[in-house]
Amino acid sequence: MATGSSAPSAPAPPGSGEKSHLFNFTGISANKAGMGADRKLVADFVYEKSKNSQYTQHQLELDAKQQARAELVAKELRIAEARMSEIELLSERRKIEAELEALEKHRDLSRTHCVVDMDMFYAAVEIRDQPSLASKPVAIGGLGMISTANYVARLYGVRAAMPGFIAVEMVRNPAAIGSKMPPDELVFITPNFAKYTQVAMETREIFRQYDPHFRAMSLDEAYLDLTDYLAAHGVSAEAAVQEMRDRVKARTGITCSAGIGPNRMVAKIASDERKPDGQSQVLPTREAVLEFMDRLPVRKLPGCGKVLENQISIMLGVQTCAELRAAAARVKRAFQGRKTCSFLMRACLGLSSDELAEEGGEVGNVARKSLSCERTFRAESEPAELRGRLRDLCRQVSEDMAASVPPLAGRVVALKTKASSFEVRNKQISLIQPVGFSPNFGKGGEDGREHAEQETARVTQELYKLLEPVLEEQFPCHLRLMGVRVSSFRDQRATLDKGQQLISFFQSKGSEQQEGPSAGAGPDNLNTGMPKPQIQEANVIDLDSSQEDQRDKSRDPPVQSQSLPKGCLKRVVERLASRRAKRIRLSGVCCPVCGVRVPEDQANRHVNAHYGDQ
DNA sequence: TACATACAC
DNA sequence: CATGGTGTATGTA
Repeated sequence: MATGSSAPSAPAPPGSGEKSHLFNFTGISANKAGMGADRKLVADFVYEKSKNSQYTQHQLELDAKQQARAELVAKELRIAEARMSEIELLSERRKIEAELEALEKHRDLSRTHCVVDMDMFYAAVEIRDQPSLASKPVAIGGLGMISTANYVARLYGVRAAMPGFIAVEMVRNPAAIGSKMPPDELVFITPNFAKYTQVAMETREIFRQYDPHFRAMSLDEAYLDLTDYLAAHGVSAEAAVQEMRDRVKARTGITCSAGIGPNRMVAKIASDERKPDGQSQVLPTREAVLEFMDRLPVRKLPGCGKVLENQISIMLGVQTCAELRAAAARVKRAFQGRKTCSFLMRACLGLSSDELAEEGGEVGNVARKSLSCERTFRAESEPAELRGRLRDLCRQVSEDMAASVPPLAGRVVALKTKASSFEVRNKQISLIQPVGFSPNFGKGGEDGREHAEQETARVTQELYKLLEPVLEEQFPCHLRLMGVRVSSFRDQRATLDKGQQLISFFQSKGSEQQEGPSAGAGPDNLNTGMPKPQIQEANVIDLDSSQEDQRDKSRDPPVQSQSLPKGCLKRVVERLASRRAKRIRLSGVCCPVCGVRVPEDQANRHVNAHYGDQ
């Protein structure tokens, strides 16, 4: 109700113990089921333990910036509103009503979607294989970061995405966070992704029987469209999902939770209602959906993170979806022109996007748009050391590009750095011709391993040559992380429409429901370095990107730059930058058949490969 | 295009 | 001793 009241006090400076936690320290949206610890005490505890770290200092700065921005917009909003006449306000209100009405027309209640989420997945697998752990507080991860915590650990306030060294202290001193648990030692388990992947495959085998086009969002989460299955088998969604969950449990020994709803967004939110080991359905009526949405804190909307939540709170004084809907006019004014505006309007009505599952197909069928590798290490400033790490990253990226299907070649390469101060920088370079592998790499027998190794080494070297100067630019520096990324893949256009995204993924059709008991929520925020899905749709034709350069390719003058002096390369970049984009010509020749660049000495062999020259 | 942000898992 | 890694979308210049 409160209008954008003058925002809460500014972020407490580091050091003030009590009002300490800024909104990001409470990114915890609500007390989890059976958490047994007081959320505020946990936030204060975490803050207290880390307030002097570089990480926290950096976070405080970011938060202050974000907070100031939100408050500024809030103020402008108030001014604008004060200036509006009754007439204007009324007419605006009518306009909004009409817009909501229009959105309502797109509501689709004809389908039944389901989201399945494995309970504390990684921890569950480990405990299954080592039952003696069941009664102990367990965390998957390490002192740096926790991926998943079992429910015992949660009673101590331990959560996914929490730094491990702090979790250790909470378990040793439960009283500090209001937990009645006895002091104990947190058990850490190093993640075993191969094992989790194996279990995930077993669950997917089951999911597939209910929806051959289901979509796996991660190892522990899947989206299914049950519409066809239910029609074919004449069973209720509730029964089908219960059966499916029973089968998952029987097969893997691990429980899961599920949400059922008329669209993916609603199903997703519902899946959180009765975990662990429970399911919840939002019935397919407009009334049920609205009733379900209305009591939801906006933070529960997939796509609404802590920043947007805070903006909505500061600028609109809104906490729940019901309030959001009631404040539609102000939402529009606050986020006008941004995607966020339509996203929020639709979301608070329980509207989402759907189908699409067919197109994306199963599991890893969505073409990736970038590939990267980054590593955190003990802050380092020695150039030689940093160069060595950069080379390792280039090698890893090269290998991953080679292992992709089809093998990748991209026109943009980037270097990411994070200073010991946690300041992050990204520098990218656009190339005329993609760096990477020919689409035929690895095919047609022969050459085999030796050739593969050679090619991988070549790509590694090229990436390094491009990025080493970029790193050089930052010296002197004190870095704690470096990352290498390649994007703008050769055949991106062929698969562009397959891209998925979180918001668009949830925007579009209708919904509804009924339901509702809320239980506890408990995001099992898994994940630490998920294995990258290496499955990519074989992208059809090679709509190669570098049309413009095609001309100089067939005859191709072997461009020499095999090894430009650093400064030289940099200058070239700057020169080319004047016009459109910075593009650098790489060494090697361009294959007249596939357009990919290959080393001169391999040109013949490469081209022959296109003609079945095994 | 380049870069920073936000978000999800 | 001391806050991860991979990927996508979006906003702004």
